[in-house]
Amino acid sequence: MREEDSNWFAKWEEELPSPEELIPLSQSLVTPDLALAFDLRSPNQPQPQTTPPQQTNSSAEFAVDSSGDEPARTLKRPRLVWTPQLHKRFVDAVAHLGIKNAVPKTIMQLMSVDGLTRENVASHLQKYRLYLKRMQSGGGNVVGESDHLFASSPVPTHFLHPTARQSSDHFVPSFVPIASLQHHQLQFLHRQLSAVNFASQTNNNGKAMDQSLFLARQSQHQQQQVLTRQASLHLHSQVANYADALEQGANTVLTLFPPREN
DNA sequence: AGTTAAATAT
DNA sequence: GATATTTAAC
Repeated sequence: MREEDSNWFAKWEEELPSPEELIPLSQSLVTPDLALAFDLRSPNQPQPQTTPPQQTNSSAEFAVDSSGDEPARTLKRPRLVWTPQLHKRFVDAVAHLGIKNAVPKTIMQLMSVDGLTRENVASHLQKYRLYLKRMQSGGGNVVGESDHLFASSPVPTHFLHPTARQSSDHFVPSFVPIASLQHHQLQFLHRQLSAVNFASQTNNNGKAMDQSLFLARQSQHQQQQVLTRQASLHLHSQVANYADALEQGANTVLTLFPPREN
């Protein structure tokens, strides 16, 4: 491989962890109550030290499904609370998709937050758009007290520029040599990998780490290949489910590219 | 599925 | 009463 290729990757790999920063980015929306109720984690496993997105659910109700399948669907989900952390993730996702082609489903996938629904994102997106609108007109200092959440994470400049190019910078087009991705794009992938590392540490402390590192190395060998948009989503998706796979003892290997559909 | 508007909950 | 989030309607 060429020098510059190994360069960006080296940087990428070095900048990795920083657990403090990762903690708030990962983890699920499954409330402690629910996790406990459905035995989603080891009984003696203490509560995760992370700050899970808060949810208001004083009266945890359960729609008892006798068939016992997918509680997630029959359960009355607690009212979602958009914490600054969650919102930041949201903004990041939108930024990387490009404001114009950022739609609920895609945003949701990119955020890869367990328990987060498309409706949740759609709703938030609607509100966020209103905020942006109100922001382009109102100079920028007429912020209502209700905008605290939105103000918590800076609005990427290009969000306010419907006229200028935006897709080129933040939209990962089809067939982009992975080695030619922009810094922020690599950074994003990097974060995803970091999230995996973190998840591995908290869940299956140990052999999990090896696999996530494997992904990193593997991608190094695949620099020459191209990263399709679909592949990108696939990667995010895999990363999202990685921790779960580990818990189920699956000897899963993450792949950078989705399996061929024949 | 995405948007918008009405309904609820906090 | 206002606002944040959900639900219904298109």
